[in-house]
Amino acid sequence: MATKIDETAARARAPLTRERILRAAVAMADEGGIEALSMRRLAQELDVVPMALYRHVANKEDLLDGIVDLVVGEVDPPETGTDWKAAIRRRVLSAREMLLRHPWAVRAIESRTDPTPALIGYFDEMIGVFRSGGFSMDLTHHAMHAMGSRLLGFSQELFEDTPAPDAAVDAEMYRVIAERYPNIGELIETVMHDDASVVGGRGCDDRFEFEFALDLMLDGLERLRDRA
Amino acid sequence: MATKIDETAARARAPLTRERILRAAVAMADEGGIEALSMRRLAQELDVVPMALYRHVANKEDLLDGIVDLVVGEVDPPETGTDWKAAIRRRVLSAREMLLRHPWAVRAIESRTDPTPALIGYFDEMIGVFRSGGFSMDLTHHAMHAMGSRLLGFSQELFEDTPAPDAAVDAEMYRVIAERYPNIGELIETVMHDDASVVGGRGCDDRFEFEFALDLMLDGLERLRDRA
DNA sequence: ACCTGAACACCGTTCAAGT
DNA sequence: ACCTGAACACCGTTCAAGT
Repeated sequence: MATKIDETAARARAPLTRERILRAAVAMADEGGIEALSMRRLAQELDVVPMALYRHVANKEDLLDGIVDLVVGEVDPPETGTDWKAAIRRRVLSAREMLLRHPWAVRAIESRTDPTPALIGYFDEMIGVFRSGGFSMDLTHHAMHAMGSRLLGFSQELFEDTPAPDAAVDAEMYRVIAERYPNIGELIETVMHDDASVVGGRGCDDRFEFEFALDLMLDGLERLRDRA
Repeated sequence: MATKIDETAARARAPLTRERILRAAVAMADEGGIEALSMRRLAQELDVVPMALYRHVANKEDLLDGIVDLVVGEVDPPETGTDWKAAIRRRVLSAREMLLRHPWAVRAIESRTDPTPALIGYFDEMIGVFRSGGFSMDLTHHAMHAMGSRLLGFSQELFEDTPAPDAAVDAEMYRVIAERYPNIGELIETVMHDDASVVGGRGCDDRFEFEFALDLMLDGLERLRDRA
C-alpha cells in the first residue's frame, strides 16, 4: 500500500524536462562526485527508463555542458557602481564559493572541448569590468590570461584534506615526511605552529590563501594600469 | 608467414614490467586523450591478456598514479646557483612544457585523491628555492598557494583552439559573438589587429601570456619579500 | 604457485520492435 | 509518431578453473 502510494506519486511527478534532468544531475554529482554521475543512474533517480533522457539531452556530453552552464550561472553577476577592483574581487570570490559547493565543477569545466554559453558570458562580463576600470584592451587581455593560469601547473590543494584520525599516526607520518621532504616538513611545522590558536586548526586557511593570491594579482595589475 | 614472424617478435618482446606498462599508458593518453586509456586497450597494445596488467599495477587508479609520477618526473629539477627568481621561472616554464606535451596531465593530476611521490617532491624542491631566496617560511607558504591557484576558477584556454577552416564562416561567427558578447568581441578585434604582423597569427601568444602572469606573480612576491 | 578465461556488474548509445 | 526493451560494444575487476 505504501508502495502503491509511492508509485502513484512517482507517476504524478512533474514531467521530464531538460531543467529537471540537469538539476538531478548536479545533485548526483554533488553527492557522489562526477564519476558517480551516469545516464543510467540518473534515469533511475528520476524514475524513468534510460532512453527517456535522450529526448531532452543529446548525449552525455550535452548533459555535462548543461550542468556546467547551470553551476556557472550560480556565480553572482558583477556589481555595478563599485570600482573595478572590488567588483572583480567579489565576483572571483563568488566563483570560488560555487566551486566549493560543486567540487566536481573544475574538472567538468576542463573536460568541455567547447566553451558553453554561460562560460562565455562569464568571461565577457569580467572583461567589461576591467574595461570600465580604465584598463586598455591589451592589458585587459593579459589580465584575463593571468587570472586564469595556474602557475605551478598543478593544483596545490594536495594537503588540504589529509585526515587527522589519530594524533599519534599523524606525528609518525609527519616524521616520515619531514625526513624525506625537509622543506615540506618545515612548512608544515610553521603552519601548524601559527595555527595553534585556531580551534581545531590544522592545515591552511584556504580562504586567506586564496585572497592573498587574488590581491597580489589585482595589485600587480593596478600598478601596470597606472604605469600606462 | 609474416604473421608467424610477428607472433614470434611479440613473444620475444621484453617481459611485462610496471615501467613498460606505464610508458605505454602515457603514449596511449598522449595519442587519444585520457579517455582513450583503458586497461583493456592497454593490454591489447602490449599483446597481453587484460588480467596480466594486474600483476604490476593494483588497479586503474594505481596506473593513473603511476603515469602522473612519470610525467611529473619529466619536469627539470630546479637549477642551483642562480637566484631564486630565475630558478622558479625556469622550473615553472619546464612544468608548462611538460603539460603541453601531455595535455591530459592536468586533469589526471587533479583526479588524484592523494598526492603522488613525484608531486610531493616537486613541491618540496619548489619550497626549497623560495627559502634559499630569502623568503620567510610564512611568505613561502603563501607564495606556494598563490602560484597554484586559478583566480578565474576556470581555465581560459577556451578560445585557443577555435579552428579557422574558412575565413567567411569565421567572420560570420565573429559577428554573432560580438553582437551577444560585446566585450569579447572587442577583445578579439584587438588581439586580431595586434596579431596582423604575425604569420598566420590568430589567437593569443600563449607563451607570452603565461610569462606575463608568471612575472606579475614573481614581481609581486619579490616586493613582499623586500618589504619584510 | 602462477596464470587466465569466463563471468559479473556496470557503462553510453543504437535500433528495431512495439504501441 | 512516440516510446522503450533488448542488444551492442565497450568498461574495470573478481574469481574459479586450469596449468
